[in-house]
Amino acid sequence: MTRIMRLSQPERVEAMRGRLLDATIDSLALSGYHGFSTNDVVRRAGVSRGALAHHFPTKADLVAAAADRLIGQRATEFRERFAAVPPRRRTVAKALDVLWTFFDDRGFHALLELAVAARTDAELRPVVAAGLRHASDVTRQVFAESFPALAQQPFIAEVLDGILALYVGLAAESALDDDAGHRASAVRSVLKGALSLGAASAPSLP
Amino acid sequence: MTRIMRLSQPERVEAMRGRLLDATIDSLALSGYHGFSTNDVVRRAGVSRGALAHHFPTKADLVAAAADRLIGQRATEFRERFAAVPPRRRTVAKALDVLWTFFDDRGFHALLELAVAARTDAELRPVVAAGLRHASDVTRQVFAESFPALAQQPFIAEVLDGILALYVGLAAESALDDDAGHRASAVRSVLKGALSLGAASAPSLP
DNA sequence: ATGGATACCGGCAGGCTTGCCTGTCGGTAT
DNA sequence: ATACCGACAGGCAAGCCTGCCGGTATCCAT
Repeated sequence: MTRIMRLSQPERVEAMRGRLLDATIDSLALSGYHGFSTNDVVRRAGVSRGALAHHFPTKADLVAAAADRLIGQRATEFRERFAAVPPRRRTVAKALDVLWTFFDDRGFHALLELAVAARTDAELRPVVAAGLRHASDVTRQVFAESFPALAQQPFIAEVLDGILALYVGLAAESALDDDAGHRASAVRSVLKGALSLGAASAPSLP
Repeated sequence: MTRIMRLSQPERVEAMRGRLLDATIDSLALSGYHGFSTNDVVRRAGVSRGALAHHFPTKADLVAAAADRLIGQRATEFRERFAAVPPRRRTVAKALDVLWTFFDDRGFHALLELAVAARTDAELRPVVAAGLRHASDVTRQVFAESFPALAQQPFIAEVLDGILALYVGLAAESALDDDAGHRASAVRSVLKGALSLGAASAPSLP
């Protein structure tokens, strides 16, 4: 009875959960948390309401799972993209550019919606808070591997957290207006110059 | 028929609009844009649905007006709080502390909700975008008045925009988690130290 | 003082959302 | 081979939200 059904049951389950979660992320990025509905998710995923209810009984379960998936995906993709940079070209400026690519895509927009919604959603808050901590940790680790000489500088953790927060703010602005996007570009450009200078002179400081 | 009614009609209108708009801002800050409803607004303001419909026919009108009011209020309050600092104490560190008070209150939370919602709401986007530009302009002006010597430094506009964006990111994080709040405090502390040093040495640079 | 406009009230209808419930199909274990 | 179990489909009901409408009170102008 297996014509084209070469997928085992656990494979089908994982595929279904993936479609549902991806549809959730797309819907979040496109429509925002407001304007987000489970109906839109099932429409986008091309499945029935029953399928969604089976895997994610409540809406909170769905968004929490989507946040988890998103955080996990981005952490691994973060390491991969940094590892893909040839060691020759691993400068601070290049690192900032690679980092910025994570604040300019659909995934970040979905995560921003979830983060803002989490402030007033007790069920979502711990998930996003853990994701934030994860982002901070992963960034520190990757930086330490890419720039071992600079990683011993004082306050490096605070500087990295600050860059992440700055990029969050700039990306949120850029999503609104082209003009805001231009200003954000100018800020990143100046930051790049300042940090490159700082990194070059820092090792000579006690 | 007028026991305590000493208010003229335009005054009553303004009072009603103010109650409605303040209730909107409170509701936004407390419940988020998701979970925000006109019913909650009229309940909170203690008026009827008809009154709301009379002054703000549609929900979009209401939130746009609330955003405008919020932006205007904060701009004047920003100037006031800076003017209230005795000239003796107008240091960069103090300025950063005063600035931060604007990212730690109910008004910012409401504005953040509106800003994120504006990304996917064509009617709200231009209002918030204009507010952002306004914030950038006002900050630059106040800074130029408070620190005329530093205002001639190169890239000062970009640095100020960057500080605003950084604070947006830090405030968004802090709203989620105490731990995130602690990290944000550490970042602000390091920034304060770095900028104080930079400001002290900057005038000697060409 | 009177007419007209304006502010305000409270209920109604339509649409959408979420969660649940039953029914059916296919896979899996014994 | 059979009996069970999980995956999935689709419809239903309750609740809420938004926008609109007729009705009433209050204020300003003539």
